[in-house]
Amino acid sequence: MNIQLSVDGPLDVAATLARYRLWGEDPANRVVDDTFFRVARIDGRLQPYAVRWRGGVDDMQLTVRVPGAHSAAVRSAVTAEVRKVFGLDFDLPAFYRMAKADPALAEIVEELHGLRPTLTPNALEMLVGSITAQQVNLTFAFALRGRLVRRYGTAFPIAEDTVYAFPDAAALAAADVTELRTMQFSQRKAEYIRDVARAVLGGLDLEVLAATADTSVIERLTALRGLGRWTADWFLARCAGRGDVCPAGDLAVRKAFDHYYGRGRTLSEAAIRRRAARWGSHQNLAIHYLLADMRRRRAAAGGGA
DNA sequence: AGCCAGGCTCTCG
DNA sequence: CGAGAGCATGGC
Repeated sequence: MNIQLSVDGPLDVAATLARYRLWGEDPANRVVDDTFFRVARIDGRLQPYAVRWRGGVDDMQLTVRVPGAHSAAVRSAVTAEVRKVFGLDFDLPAFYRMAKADPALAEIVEELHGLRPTLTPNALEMLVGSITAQQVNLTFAFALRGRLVRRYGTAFPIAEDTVYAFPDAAALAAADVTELRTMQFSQRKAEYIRDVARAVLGGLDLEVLAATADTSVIERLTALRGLGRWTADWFLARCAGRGDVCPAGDLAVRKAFDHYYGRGRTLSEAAIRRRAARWGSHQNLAIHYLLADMRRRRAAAGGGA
């Protein structure tokens, strides 16, 4: 089965998908040459798919190949995944109109035209990824997560390569903390991951939770051991796709606000939230652009990751 | 060698 | 409550 998707507004595929390789390999989200590979989990069944693209940034067409599938249910599930992965539901034209009035963003959106945030279609995958990324540098976090995916996920061969279905809650709930430690997870992180998976097995429906009010999501997630406000904010931003979210506690976000809006001073978390609130429903996008531009500037300056 | 990395929990005033 | 220590490990 093939699915054609046209994009509403600009899309720079290379810039958007760069997140999947900036800090290392993501075995669950493979970008090989001009194709993106992933495995959807639909009613417990695993369905691999491949996405290719053609056209310019302002006229992009996506083609999704779903081998062996015919049903309308699979079509709609895979379509929903691809829309998240490529950030197709963000209103870039509206964001750009607003950004023109912002001293820092006005220039940034010119440079990064077509960049979209990638949303994680799988809520458990998002939370586990956040836990691995707590406090440590992202290169190490990617290595950790990659080991976990290869160990507990399900492998699917693709052209000269492999894509993994992210492990389900049962696999992670049964994971041996000792084994996770040999992959260099800390004792705490190993427990957090196992316990979140157990909570899901115990009836916590993360997909349902992701559709509830922000305050409810934050309250429910931070009630779980190992998940704090930072994790809840990024879950809202990069999984639920909320526009009006600001992960103000994030180290990179704080640096970005200090750089673009601090005038030589360090902004408090509350000050960052107030500043971001001016962007209303475009906060998620604005922050995504600030972070991407910080990386771009650092790369241009000749620095490392 | 030592400090930092896109935090979180726990304890103690 | 708000501040501060402890956590574990790789990279520079």
